[in-house]
Parts: sequence; structure tokens; C-alpha cells
Amino acid sequence: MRIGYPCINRSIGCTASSTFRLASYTEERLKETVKGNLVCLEKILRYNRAHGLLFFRITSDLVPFASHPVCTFPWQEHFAEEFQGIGAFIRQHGFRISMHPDQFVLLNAPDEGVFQRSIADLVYQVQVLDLMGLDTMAKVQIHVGGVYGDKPLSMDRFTDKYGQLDPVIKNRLVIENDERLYTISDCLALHERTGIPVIADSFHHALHNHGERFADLLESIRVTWKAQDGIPMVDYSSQEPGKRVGAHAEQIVPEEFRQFLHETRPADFDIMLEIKDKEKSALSALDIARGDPRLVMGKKR
DNA sequence: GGCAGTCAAGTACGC
DNA sequence: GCGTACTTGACTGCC
Repeated sequence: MRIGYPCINRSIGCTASSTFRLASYTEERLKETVKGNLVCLEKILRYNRAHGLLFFRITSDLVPFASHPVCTFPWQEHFAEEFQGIGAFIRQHGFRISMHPDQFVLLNAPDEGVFQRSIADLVYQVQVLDLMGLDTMAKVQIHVGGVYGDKPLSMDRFTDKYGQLDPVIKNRLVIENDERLYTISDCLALHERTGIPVIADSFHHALHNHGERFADLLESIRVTWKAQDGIPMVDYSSQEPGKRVGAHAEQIVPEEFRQFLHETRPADFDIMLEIKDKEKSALSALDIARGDPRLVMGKKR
């Protein structure tokens, strides 16, 4: 078990998610933005290593417009050395890495254009991980997609479209339950038909389920991850009091997290804390998990 | 320097 | 059919 947080660190004064408007796109602007993002990504990873946070989600904004037709610059070659350097650091310290394209990546979209743009984005995300030389335990997580008025048909379409993907993408892709449309059980059913690993989001599960206890699903989830996929990843969050149902909490609720660790024993998985104050709550979580036999704190130096 | 409005992309839903 | 919410940090233009 490793503990981590997504994309942004609020303590170190830089961001790896710097971007710009499409209207201001120039090759120069892209180069300087990516350069800055990579420098910051390395700083974040160094912070994480120093604090024992060994799970991290790399932002999709690392290379802005990477999958947009406007971007013809060969950033892969231009920044090859920087990617390799960061990748070496990740491997050296035993980090687990994920990426998460946002809502526009929809494999089961009936619209061919949407599907093609989704592929382009997945190619980009996979390239980032490949350029870093990371093995297939580094994952790209997506949701199943839309329902389009017919859920069984849309699940069939997911199965078909997934089958058409390049193995390079398939080797990294995992599906996650969402809070409105597709549950963990739906994802497990899709695993049966495609072999795709299932990443469980405990908070989404609490909002949308078929009455199953989260902990009871962990064994079924575990077996969807093969040796080359690593142990399962799990997204964890809790409800922000007084906000819309489904709003992610501003900070971790220690007692809830302690309970979560207790209930899920002895299942082993890496936990991503989708909590708004980012590394702050991740550090609290690490503190709470201290002493849990599942926890990996990183190689001592 | 600070603030409010806006931003590549899609879907679901209410009217 | 059309507009809006969803979700969210960062950018951009305006004061």
C-alpha cells in the first residue's frame, strides 16, 4: 500500500499544470510551458519522496494541447531527456504513477469523432508514461463513458471499442466507477468481457451502488489486476459537509479514513486521496496508516 | 495587483 | 432543440 494525491502540490509554490488559451498557442509558448511543467513535476516528486508519499497522479495538462491538431511540435523528442530523468527518479524510488484524462475521453461515444479524439488523448497520456520508461503498472484511468439512453448497448459499444485499441494503450488502461452511471459491478462485468482492470472509487461507490459493501468487492477487484498491472489502485474521498452530494471534501476526516483502513483489511492496494487540500491530507492519511502492515514508506536513504 | 469571467474537448437533463 | 450544470484550476482581460 502506497498513499498519494493527484496532480497538484500546494506547498511548494509551483505547478506542473500550467497551460494557456488555444488562441495564444505558439510553439514558443508550448515549449516554455512544458519546460516549466516538467521542472515543477520533478520538484513535486522530490517533495513526495522526502515525505513518503509514493503514489502520484500526473496532470493531463503536463503538455497542453498535446492531443489537439494545433500541436504539431515534436515535444516527445524535444523533451526526451527530461522525461527520462523524471522516469529514472520514479523507478529509483519505487513510485506508483497514474494519469486520468478528463471527461472528454469517451471510448463508448457513438460519435466517431469523439471516439477518435479520445484515442488521440489516450495516445498522449500513454506516451508520457512510455517516455519515462515506466512499466505497465503505471496506469491511465478512465470512466466507462456515457449511457446514451441505452446502458446495455453502451456497454456493448465499450467492449467493441476497447477491443479495437492498440495493445500499447490496452496495457495501461483501467476503468473506474463513477457516481451516476456505471457502478463497480458494471465495471467488473466489463472486465469479464474485456480483461480490463477495475479501479474502484470508494466515494463514488458510496453514492452509486447495488447495496454491496465496498470492502466486500475488493477481492473481485483484485483479480482484475494481473501481475504486470501491479496491485489495485483505489481512489478515496469523502463528502464535503454542506455542499452538493458528491462534492469532494476540503480536508480528510481522520476518523473516516481510519475506519476505511480498518474495514478494508487485509486487502492491499494503493490509495489516491482525492481531497482538495492535496498533499496536506495525504500526509495526514500517511500518519493514520503508520503501523498498518500493508504500508510502504519508500526506500530509506 | 486584484478580480471576475472564461476556457478544446461531452453528456445529461430540464424546459 | 436549446441552454445549463457538472467541475476546476489556471489564464486573460479589465479595472
